[in-house]
Amino acid sequence: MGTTSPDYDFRSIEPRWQKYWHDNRIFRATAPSEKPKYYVLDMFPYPSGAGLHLGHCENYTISDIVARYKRACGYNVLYPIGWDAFGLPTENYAVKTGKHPRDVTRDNVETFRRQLKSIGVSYDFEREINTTDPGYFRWTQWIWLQLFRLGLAYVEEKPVWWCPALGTVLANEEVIDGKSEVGGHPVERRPLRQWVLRITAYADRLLEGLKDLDWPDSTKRMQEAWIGRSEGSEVEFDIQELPGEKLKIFTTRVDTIFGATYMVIAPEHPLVPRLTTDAQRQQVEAYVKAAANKSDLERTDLAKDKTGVFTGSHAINPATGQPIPIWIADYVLISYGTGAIMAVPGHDERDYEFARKFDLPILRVIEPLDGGEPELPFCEPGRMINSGEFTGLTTEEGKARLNAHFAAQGRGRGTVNYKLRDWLFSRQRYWGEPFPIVWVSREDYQAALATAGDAIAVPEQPVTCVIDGVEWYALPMPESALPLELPEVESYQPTGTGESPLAAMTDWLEIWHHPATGEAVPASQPRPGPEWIRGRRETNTMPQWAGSCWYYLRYLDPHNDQQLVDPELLAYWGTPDLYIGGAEHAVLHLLYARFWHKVLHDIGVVPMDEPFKRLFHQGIILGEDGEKMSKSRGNVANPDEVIEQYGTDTLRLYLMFLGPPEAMKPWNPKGIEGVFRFLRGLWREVIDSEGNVSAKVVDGPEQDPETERLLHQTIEKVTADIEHLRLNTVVSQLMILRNQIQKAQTVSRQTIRTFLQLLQPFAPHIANELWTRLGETDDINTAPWPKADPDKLVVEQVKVMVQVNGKVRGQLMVAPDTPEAEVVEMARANERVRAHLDGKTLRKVIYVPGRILNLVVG
RNA sequence: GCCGAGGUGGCGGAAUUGGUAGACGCGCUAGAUUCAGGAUCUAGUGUCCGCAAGGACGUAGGGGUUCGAGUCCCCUCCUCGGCACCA
Repeated sequence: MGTTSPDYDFRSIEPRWQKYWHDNRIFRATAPSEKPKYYVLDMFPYPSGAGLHLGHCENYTISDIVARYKRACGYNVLYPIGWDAFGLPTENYAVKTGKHPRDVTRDNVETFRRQLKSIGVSYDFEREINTTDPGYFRWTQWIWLQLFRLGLAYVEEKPVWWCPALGTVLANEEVIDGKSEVGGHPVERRPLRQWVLRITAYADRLLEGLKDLDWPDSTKRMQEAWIGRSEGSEVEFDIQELPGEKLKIFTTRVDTIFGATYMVIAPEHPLVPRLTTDAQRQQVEAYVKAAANKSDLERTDLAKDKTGVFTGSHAINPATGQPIPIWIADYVLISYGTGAIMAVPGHDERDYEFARKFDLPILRVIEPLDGGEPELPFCEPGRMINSGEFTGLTTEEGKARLNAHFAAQGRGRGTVNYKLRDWLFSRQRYWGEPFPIVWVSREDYQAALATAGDAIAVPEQPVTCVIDGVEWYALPMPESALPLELPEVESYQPTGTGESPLAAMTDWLEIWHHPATGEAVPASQPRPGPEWIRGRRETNTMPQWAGSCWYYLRYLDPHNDQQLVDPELLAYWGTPDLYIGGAEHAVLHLLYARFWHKVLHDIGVVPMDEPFKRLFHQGIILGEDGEKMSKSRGNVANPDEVIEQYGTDTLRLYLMFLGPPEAMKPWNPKGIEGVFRFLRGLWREVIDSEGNVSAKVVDGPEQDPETERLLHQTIEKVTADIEHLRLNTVVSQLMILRNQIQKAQTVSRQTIRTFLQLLQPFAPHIANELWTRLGETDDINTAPWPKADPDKLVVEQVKVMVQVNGKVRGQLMVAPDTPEAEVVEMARANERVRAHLDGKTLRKVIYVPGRILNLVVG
């Protein structure tokens, strides 16, 4: 397989080994196997038209190093790749060019696959998956049917983020500072019928599950904050003007209730119309209307200035019995808690600000535990004052006592709230998974359940919606009818009405539906039989997150058309042992996937309850100027060009050498020379100018003790560093070893062999090539990983630094087990040291064996 | 504003439990080789004083603990990431 070229001709070496690996299926993962398994996974790439960038290269080099290393360590390694190919950019491109998104996707995938192969990653390409493949999204739809059956999917007409430029609705998470995350277009609120997934039902478990994960702390903290668990109390306030009606609020500081001097409800609160008195109606209506038109930006980020309007009504503070005014203000959010609060301006900054602005009374009902009258608002926990029978209790005691007190009255209880919202799970787009449901009338729904029998499973509470005054029922398709494929359409242009292009496909949309088989014929045709019912398909499609929520399971069994994954394969491979991808997915993808995984766990599909045990985020590669790479800045480095000039082994090695894998690091095009010289220098140590194995390489054991010791130190360091993903220092260590080899007169074949094994995960092409040229006959990719021999690591002499009063004054070479007294004598005999001891008394001696001797004098 | 991570030569970055700060690489300087350029090789390269030996200073800034601090503690400044009226 090797060549006879005298030069380090990476342009011929690299493609040749890539072809060899492919033709001989070297990296195919097979199961079952006697070997222990190791599953390393990259985050699902979106095959964009732009192709691979350096960030991809860094990500995949890290995982490839781990995969190759683990293989050499004797593991059966599963290292797959696939395509998260539904989504907006492809559809937008299709809209622009008139090409079918399917064709755009296919072209992009081809580009990506070719580029991936050109960086030499050892994926098992036979397990490639694609979310847009009906054989794949059939199971995405299957999972959705389970969510539906479990009552975890529902439909709601609610104000959502509508982006006019993208012609679609966005999830909360896709809106950043009032602009779309993709493209930065302005967004507005608009009510639309939406599918929503009840992720909040899993809030507690998603929070709990974080504890045992080997994830970056920052990511765990972000998820924790996103879930935002908050313990507090719900309390119902009577309304003076509306006897019998209650206003329910949520507070985390029920101990401050004696200081509640007014109430605030969100502009969208359902009680607004009834609370509003005639005198206030004009003002209130104007305010509510204005709030509805405000963008998120205006309402939160920029306008910290409090606004609000008095409704004219009053609540009765249940603690004091006093009437307090009810205001409307948009600093209270309808989507959190109950959409209403009791305002305690003395002990809450926001309420304080509002009270000052509108001249509402401010009371002091909490004092610090150590007394005093701090400036208001005082928001720390403390001791209750001016609080009737509760005066004197601490915040903690007060909360418990008041919860019990209000519970006894039937007007309150302790409760928990989450910032986490249910997951908006629909897009008004073409290029996504269709929902496998049919909208039918109430009567047909009942009839269909009878007809279909066990073929379909529905939630206890039917999912319904009202379109143009007509009520519709969501009837699931039978699992046997999956996948529900996308119809061919003329145009992918968004309708702009909030409906997807699918809404224009009348024959696909309006159908006669058979509930038990899932068959359909266009409604324009005659009804095929009595059990067929009139239905309308769902025009929304699923968001891009859907396909990436469970793909790590499909790699275990990518071609199975009977089930999502064979349980035996699942038992063997399990979930990924290491998951590598960018920190930008810290909350969204990683939270959604955990949610789906827990649902799959609950219905017995997967035995483990978390998908990603160990997570690693690679850092971003910045441009030369230290700024984020972007076309507009003109600081983008193109991997193809680097590979053309230096080869992919050099690129891979340099990406690792740049700095810690998790750190943000600037790309420096000059530095790559050093890494290239390293590889070429290695080549020249092994191959002479005739193209033969260099005469410097000799048979037999290593003769040079210094080289031998360094070799074993290197084995030790490289192994430990790969395990901990400290890949930058691995490269340094290999350079140190090569420098030593270069200095030596001769080097043993065995030393070179081991060196190549250590290098192989990082620079596999040159390692394979030199290995072969050396005449090695076994496979470097699976040859057992070298082990450091502890006997070879021992040194006869160690360097001990001698300090006087903490300052280095000399050094000694001593045997490691030299007694302290002897070392001290040697130090005193040292001329330089003596100069600093003369005329002074030795007060203390600190000796760290083999490291340092500190003589304290005075 | 809140939470978190970080600040080490001209540059990217190394530094077990506190124990030679600056490994490795880039760049730079000098020399060798070369018609030249490039490439390669050798030596040097934290700052300051000094011919040198040697010494002083030095890990954002200030204070502290310690025989000894890049590393531990307190304060300040700066950079980056996340959250941002969640009651």
